[in-house]
Amino acid sequence: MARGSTRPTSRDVAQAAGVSQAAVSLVLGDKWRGRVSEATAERVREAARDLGYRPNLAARNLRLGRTRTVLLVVPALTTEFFAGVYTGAARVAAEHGFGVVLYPSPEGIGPARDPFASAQAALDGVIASSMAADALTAIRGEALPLVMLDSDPAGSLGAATVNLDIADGVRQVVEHLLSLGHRRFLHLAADVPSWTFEVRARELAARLAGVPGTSVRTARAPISIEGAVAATEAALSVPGPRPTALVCDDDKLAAGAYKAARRLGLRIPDDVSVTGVDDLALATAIDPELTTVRLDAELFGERGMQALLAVLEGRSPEGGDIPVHLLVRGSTAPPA
Amino acid sequence: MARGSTRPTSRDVAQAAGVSQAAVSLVLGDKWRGRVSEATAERVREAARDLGYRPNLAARNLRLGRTRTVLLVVPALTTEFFAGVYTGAARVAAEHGFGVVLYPSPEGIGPARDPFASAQAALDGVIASSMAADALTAIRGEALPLVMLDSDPAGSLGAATVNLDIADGVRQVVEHLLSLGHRRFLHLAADVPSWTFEVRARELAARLAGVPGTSVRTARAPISIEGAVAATEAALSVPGPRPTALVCDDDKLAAGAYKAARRLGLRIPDDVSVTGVDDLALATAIDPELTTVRLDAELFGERGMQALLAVLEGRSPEGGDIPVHLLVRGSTAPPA
DNA sequence: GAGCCGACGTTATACGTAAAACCTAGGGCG
DNA sequence: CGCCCTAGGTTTTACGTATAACGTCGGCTC
Repeated sequence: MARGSTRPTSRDVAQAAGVSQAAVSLVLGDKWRGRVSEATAERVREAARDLGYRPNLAARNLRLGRTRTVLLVVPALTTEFFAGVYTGAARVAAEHGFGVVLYPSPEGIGPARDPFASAQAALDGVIASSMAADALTAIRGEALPLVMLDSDPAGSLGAATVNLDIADGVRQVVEHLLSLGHRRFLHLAADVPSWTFEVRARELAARLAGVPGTSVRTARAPISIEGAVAATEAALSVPGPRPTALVCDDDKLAAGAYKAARRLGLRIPDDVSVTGVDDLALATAIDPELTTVRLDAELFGERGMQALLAVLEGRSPEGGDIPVHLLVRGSTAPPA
Repeated sequence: MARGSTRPTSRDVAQAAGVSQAAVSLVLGDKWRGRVSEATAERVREAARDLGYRPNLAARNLRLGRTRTVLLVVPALTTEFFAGVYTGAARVAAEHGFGVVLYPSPEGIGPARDPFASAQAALDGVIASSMAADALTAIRGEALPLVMLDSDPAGSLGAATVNLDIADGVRQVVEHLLSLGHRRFLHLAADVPSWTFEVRARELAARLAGVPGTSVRTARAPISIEGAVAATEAALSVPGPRPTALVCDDDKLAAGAYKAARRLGLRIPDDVSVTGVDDLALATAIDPELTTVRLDAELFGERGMQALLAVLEGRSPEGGDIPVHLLVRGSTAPPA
């Protein structure tokens, strides 16, 4: 307790243990083998414990020129998907002595929309979802080591990318629905500018292009239940033969589609089949349970963090998309 | 570009502008009125812009002894409720030049379960949900300015608290159900050690204690759909007169109750009425839409941050619980 | 017995910033 | 004319840490 109520510093510990500040740093930094005697080391550790010493991170970060902290930039946290990504990333980070700070892309937070103004912390690197579009330009401006999640590998100039194999997910959905006998599709597309949604639209069109007698229309909605209800209701009300299969970019959109179908007096899956993507809790809460593409959010986060660690260590991150798989539930059946 | 590829420092800017480092600090810190001429100031700003200078936050934090960063500790981010809390807190923080770092309480992240190991950043204060129980002891050990969310005002030794008026929410639920004619209640309680859930149980019992002919049973479940299904199915299967009203601590639990009811062949609201708390997106996704107590998550976050700012400035935070209100939807009706 | 080496430390320095203390003209004022 | 004041800076210092560079002393080798 050098003076009053301020936090104890390594110098205070040194004084209490009767050694120099350098010795404290060596002992507590676990670099003392052959430099400090075991007895002295123990005295230092005891003094640190007694004083409740915690190193000043700002000072350490300044000294080392690195923070062992990375920023995870995600879109607004309105589903548990990115919670899973965080969990996976944080787990891998913790194993390597890193911390992860979360930045949910702003929805009217401050004028600057600048992740780095919010997370004042000094950072070693960034993992960013391509869905957090607003934040991306600020991120590039920082010139920090960067890993993009679900981003166009060709378009992400230099930045490493980790992607879900969503194209394969679409393939599984299409094959499932085709094998049930569906031919007229409605694509309920997320109205969000992200590569992953572009892939879904492109892949769906490509898969159906080869199959005679099929057709696909597109409706767009923001990722929210209300938005999906309106878009779906409109799309299902146009004249002509009604689509029998509704392929949604996301479980939330699918939930909206359920409500729209109910309003129109259509039954699921008898009158129309519905599929989603994500496998949120929502997917099994609604009735019938939703056939959806399960994404392993935690693995996604783990791989993202591993890629960033690789970049930080000058290694090149391992490639390979993350597999996804279709869960067939009650919302899909042969058309009437 | 003093040497190579490292980030430019204020000294680099000074050299480029032909002034001293101190002048740069004054100009960029907006403290130059009457100390530096407008022309020089402009030269400095231009040099900073050209070099892409961003101050080193570790150094600034060390120098100032404060970080203008606070930690928001929440339970695992599996609903959008805490996303709203974050948004509100971050908005108020941004208005005061603060940043908010999110720490979702761990679910197997690292051995230490220490929020401060994860958020390596140096912190000025903490806002913590009482639901993030695992993290609380570590937080108290840090002796940082602390605001607790939904925590017992009497039991939070010294720490400021900001609470939702959940007791009033329970009152509204009970009055609504009583007025519909319900007398036999089942309380589906969240199996989470938090003051807010204790209040719900206590208030429910207290409100019914005064009404003759009423009874209430309790079932406990973790906050997840599957857990709620099992608990509800068991509770509704015991012999004797079946409860007609199911009061759930949370919308997710209510969603589980829906599924349990369906499995037992019970219709909502004809055979059993159900209420929740939160008003998640889930509440309007399920059919019928859920009667629930709406919590204003963003306001909750705003008030939490305001309270923390008050503590940091030595003011005493303003009291008063945050009002909540019941949204009556299709899941409640008179008993058969 | 000179030289060297290992064990056990200490002293000194740098990281980049903010700001206190200090310097220097030139002009106004008595 | 001597003095102070103000504008417009500069020099210096401190924040707390990690670590490179430097001592010192006893014992061992040759």
